[in-house]
Amino acid sequence: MLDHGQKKIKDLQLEVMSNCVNIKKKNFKKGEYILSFGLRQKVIGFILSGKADIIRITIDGEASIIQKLTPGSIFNDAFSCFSQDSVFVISKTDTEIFFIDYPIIFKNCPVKCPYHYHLIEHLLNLITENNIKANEKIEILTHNKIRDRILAYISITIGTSNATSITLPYSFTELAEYLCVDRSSLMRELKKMEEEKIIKRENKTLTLLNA
Amino acid sequence: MLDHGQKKIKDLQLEVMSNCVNIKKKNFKKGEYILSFGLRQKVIGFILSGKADIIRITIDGEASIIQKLTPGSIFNDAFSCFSQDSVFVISKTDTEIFFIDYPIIFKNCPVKCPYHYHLIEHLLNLITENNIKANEKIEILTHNKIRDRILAYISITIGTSNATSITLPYSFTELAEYLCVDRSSLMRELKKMEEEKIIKRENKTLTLLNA
DNA sequence: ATATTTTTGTTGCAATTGCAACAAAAGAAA
DNA sequence: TTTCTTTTGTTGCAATTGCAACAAAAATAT
Repeated sequence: MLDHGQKKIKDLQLEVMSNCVNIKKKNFKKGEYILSFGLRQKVIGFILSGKADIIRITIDGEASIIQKLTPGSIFNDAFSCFSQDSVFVISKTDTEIFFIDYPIIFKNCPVKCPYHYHLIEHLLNLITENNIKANEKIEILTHNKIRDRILAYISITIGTSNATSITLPYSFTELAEYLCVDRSSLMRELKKMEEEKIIKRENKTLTLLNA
Repeated sequence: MLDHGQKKIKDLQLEVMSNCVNIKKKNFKKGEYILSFGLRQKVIGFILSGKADIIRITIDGEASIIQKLTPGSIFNDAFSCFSQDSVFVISKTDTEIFFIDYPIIFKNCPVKCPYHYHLIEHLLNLITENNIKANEKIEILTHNKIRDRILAYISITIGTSNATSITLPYSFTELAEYLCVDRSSLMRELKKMEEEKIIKRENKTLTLLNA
């Protein structure tokens, strides 16, 4: 996996670039409303520190987390497709965010700063990473049986490594949400799969048997 | 929707740029194998003319189309997440494709050609477009009921316009594939929805009633 | 015009899942 | 420790869906 953590952000010298790219830094307090989508604003948000969630609120008032944002994450209107629902960004902790004017990035850099191309490369990497995550989720959701979704989830998490087990970074409740299935049905299926000796379960570790 | 058709491709003057970016043009005949994913090759493919499909072949030998590529489309390893399956690009017609070396794009342009930034901007637009499409699909697949998937599909297709009906660009068989549901179940649900006066169906046109 | 392929339409039945409801266990807060 | 909250575990039942199998209609090819 690519790493775009806090260190690289400093490398970008975003602040230094503010004379060639339109960058604004804003601070938000916990629970504050950051942005709403759907207007196709030509702005990219860039989390410098803190945590935020992209959440969707359906017409019947239910909220679901689309993506969790941590330092290094970016967000933009690529999520605005959630047509009839509303998509917002809400800070979960105190948060520092850069807003970068999208179209200006590609203008020839007037001061020929060495960071300009780095910024672009970095943005492209982040977007590509988002893309990969989106395709992973699609891969999981194209399966309509819970068992298949679990297996897809495991093998995606394992990835190219030759491990045979994964450890959930969150609760089964949250796994159910990610897989878009009912939690109790997920537990039932996990139990079945263990009985059929397809997987082994210890705490939050799932091991693929006879793989 | 953004438009990145044949005209813009010429604007890019990709051929002119081959002295600053590593571009190779290749021709493929109908049915030919173009590329396989999973190697995280740092290459972007760019369809100049013709049609191709990104297809996935599951371990049990079934093939499914991930994305249809037309002139202006790009493809890269963002699809390589399909971990245990194989992903290929196959030409459906005679096809001209540019392969652009990914990392080199971001190096400072040695000849300061005016097209370099245009290329980057264009690529970013295309990737963003892919991203939007992916999120649309996720939005549909997060619903587990066929009815909800149909309604999500309709409202996404309608988008921001204030139309109340859509016309399918393909068969119901293909719609079922896109929605990841059984075709006969889709037909059954459409019939139900018509009986309950939620939609109206005429040929391939679906109209949302009392919306 | 005729033959062939693809799409549409329909249905019974079995399998899978979501839902509701509850209790136990684990973790966090007071 | 004690209390409160979240997570895990379980089950019956109803609803939804996939599957299989078939016939009619439409589209395409010969």
